[in-house]
Amino acid sequence: MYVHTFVLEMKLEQAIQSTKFKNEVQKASLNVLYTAWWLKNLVSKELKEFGLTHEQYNVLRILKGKYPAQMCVRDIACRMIEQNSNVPRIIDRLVIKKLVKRATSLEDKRETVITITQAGISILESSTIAIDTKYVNCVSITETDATVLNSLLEKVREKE
Amino acid sequence: MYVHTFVLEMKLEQAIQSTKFKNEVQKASLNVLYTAWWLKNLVSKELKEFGLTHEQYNVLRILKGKYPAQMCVRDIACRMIEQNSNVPRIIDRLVIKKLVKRATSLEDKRETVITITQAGISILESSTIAIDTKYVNCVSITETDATVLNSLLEKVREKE
DNA sequence: AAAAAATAGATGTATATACACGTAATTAAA
DNA sequence: TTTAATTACGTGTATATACATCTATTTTTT
Repeated sequence: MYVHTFVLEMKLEQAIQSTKFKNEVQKASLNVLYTAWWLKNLVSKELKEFGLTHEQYNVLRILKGKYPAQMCVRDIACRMIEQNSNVPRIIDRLVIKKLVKRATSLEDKRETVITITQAGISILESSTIAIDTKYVNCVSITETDATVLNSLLEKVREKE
Repeated sequence: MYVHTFVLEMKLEQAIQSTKFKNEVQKASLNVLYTAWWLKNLVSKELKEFGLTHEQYNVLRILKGKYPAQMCVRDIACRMIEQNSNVPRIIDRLVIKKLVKRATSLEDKRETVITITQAGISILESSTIAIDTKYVNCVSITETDATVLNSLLEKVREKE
């Protein structure tokens, strides 16, 4: 048991070649950052096959969640994981690839309304299958452990 | 107890305005990405006072770890949390601010050796104090919980 | 020793982040 | 109702990421 824990705990230390952590909280913080990078990388490599970036995929996923309704830029932005994402620019690229359509809102001409196209839906579906498969193969954590992980991550941000 | 858990679990859902997760693993994945963004943001806001970015701070921290020894670019790169960081370019900015010095290695002329300056050490120390204070005030997780969090994050990446 | 392979790192490009600012449209206030 | 404030979002800039390519050097092979 001790050996097992030791092996697991070496992983972050191997990854970033560091053994000196002030405490478990500091280590956890680096661990969250590293795991996020690891996950993003895993997904991005799959998405590359589809010519998509992680952020473009997120925008498509958000649009699909409301489909067939349109969404304005602000609504998409506040659902992004990285809350400072520059959504207009991500949409620029999706428009070029004809995965979404952009139009001025009729009710409020300040708003730009975005619609996912059939091509967008189709690429989203096939890339999602690829990502899900990759997750099953590479992300090794049980549902039970994931539930605990979720509540611990919420604890980290508790004073938000 | 149920209510408490419910309140905590709402947090990610509030943050990214999403309630539909396939399972706890998918939710945990988004939670890791969001928490990483949250942590990075917390630190970056403190570093801004010192004119540093998160990545520039990381390079300084890595250099300080070996000080007074020099480090080559490759050694710094493999210790970065985001393993695709373009270290030469981060160093460019630190050189301009005179926080590090760059020189060609005498033993191997392909290598560039980097040294942290006194100004670099000094800014690193004061910014570290600011970050530590911010952590104490904003990151609310116990050492015990952090230990569990660390082992769960290692589990996520187990098949690495 | 000469040629080939490998390595270190600088540099170019596309995309993204973080944030400031500008402009047009809408809402609120005077 | 005219002005002021707000809002939505496009755009500019600096920095970073992700990755490919180039050059100079060193190592390995033959």
